[in-house]
Amino acid sequence: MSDIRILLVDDEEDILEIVGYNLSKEGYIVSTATNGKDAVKLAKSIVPHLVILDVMMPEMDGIEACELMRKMPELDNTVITFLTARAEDYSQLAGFEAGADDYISKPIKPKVLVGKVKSLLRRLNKTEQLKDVLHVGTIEINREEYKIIKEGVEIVLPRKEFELFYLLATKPGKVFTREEILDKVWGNEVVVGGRTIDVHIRKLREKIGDDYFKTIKGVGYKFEI
Amino acid sequence: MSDIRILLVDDEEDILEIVGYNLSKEGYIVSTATNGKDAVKLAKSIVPHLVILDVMMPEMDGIEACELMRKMPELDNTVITFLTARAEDYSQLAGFEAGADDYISKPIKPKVLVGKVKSLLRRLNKTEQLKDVLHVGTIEINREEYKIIKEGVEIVLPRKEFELFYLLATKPGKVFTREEILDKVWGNEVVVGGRTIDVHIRKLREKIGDDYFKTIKGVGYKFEI
DNA sequence: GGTGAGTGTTACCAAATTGTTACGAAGTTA
DNA sequence: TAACTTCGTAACAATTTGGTAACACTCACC
Repeated sequence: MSDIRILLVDDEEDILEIVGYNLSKEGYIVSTATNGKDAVKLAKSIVPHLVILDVMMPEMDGIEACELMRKMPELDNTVITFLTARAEDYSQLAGFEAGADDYISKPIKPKVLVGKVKSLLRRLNKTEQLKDVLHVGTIEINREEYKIIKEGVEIVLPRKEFELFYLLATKPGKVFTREEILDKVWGNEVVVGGRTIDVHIRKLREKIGDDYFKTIKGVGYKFEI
Repeated sequence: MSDIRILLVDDEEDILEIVGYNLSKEGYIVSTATNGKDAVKLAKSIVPHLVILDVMMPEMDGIEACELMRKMPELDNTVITFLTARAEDYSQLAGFEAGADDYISKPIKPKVLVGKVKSLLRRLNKTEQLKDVLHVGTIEINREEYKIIKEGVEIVLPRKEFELFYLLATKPGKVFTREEILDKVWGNEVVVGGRTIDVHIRKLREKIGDDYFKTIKGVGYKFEI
């Protein structure tokens, strides 16, 4: 995962700590500020993906901070959400007016918050979903970026390995004969030794996991989830 | 305000009425439908800026309607948002899968809804205005002035370097092949030596930072935040 | 339990690809 | 024109990759 930055702003240290802890645990990079003024400064330098902003704060309140941030062009792609005391609060309205994208109501339940954050970030990333990525089980294969992500971990593969993996993964379960593999990955005119495919399969097993690649003796290989 | 069209879809007349009223009051042009089928048809003809879609409906549910609309090229710039019964509902997930941009949870509070709608539309307008400034992470790329600003520090790049950087930065993560790069930066008829691209990449790495530019051997280069 | 075809593994090397540096021609600016 | 830049190139260094040889292993079958 390309690291996602979250700016958390609240004047209560307790809240910063507990919310910050829960978000960090999820792998997000969390920065904190205790007032709007600092928050705006910090936002400018770190350009967070998400800002969680308390409404009531000393120095500069959340509403004003939000308005300022919305004027910063570098934060065009940043989602801003408020923390409001009650769901029915007027601050919600003012928040939307100021350019907020959402609100989270106190009291904060960590699990709900994390869920909400994920949901908001999903929205942010949605525009990137139009790429040619292939999902098989917990593995994401991104041809455009020439990388695969397995359970959140990025794995880079050299060209031949990638092509071989890609071929097998396009049809999980299907057995590809050695002939087919040579044809698709190496090109049918190229002549390579008898152990070449095996060696590449081995490298994939090493990098991605033994269990995914099954040998069908006398026939070929297949990829299984 | 250039008239903004909103398509409101729900099988409950009450909701159509109250929400429709509140949106109209704000100056939006509101059309309504009571099932997914009609909604899709209507969307095709009026091309709304925003669609508010109930999940549960007769004839065709919101998810399916959303999927269909997402396939319509004329609705590329349309924001689709769902109405879901509970904030934590599963339908949220299905909704995002189907291509929704957001969700609004019931029960609906008119003022909150209006705020949310404004927020969504603000986002729409922002992406539509094409600027000469591109933001990727903490880097601002100013095409007009042939310079970039990284964490507040201005870096001027010569033309070729800038063009190369700009190309890579327009799609962070995407691997550009040497061919593509030559084509886009040098023009496909120009013939340059084999090390030219590497040398330029090196200069970029020197000026902007090593880590941003990744080599995929045998494939090409990519820019990563 | 021996046998052999088909695979697995390892270490190693050659080729392919990219990185780096310095330099000069061409273009720009003062 | 002098003083800089920019840009491509050559030449060489460094790195990575893909492929192979050589040998170990497996498993069905006799």
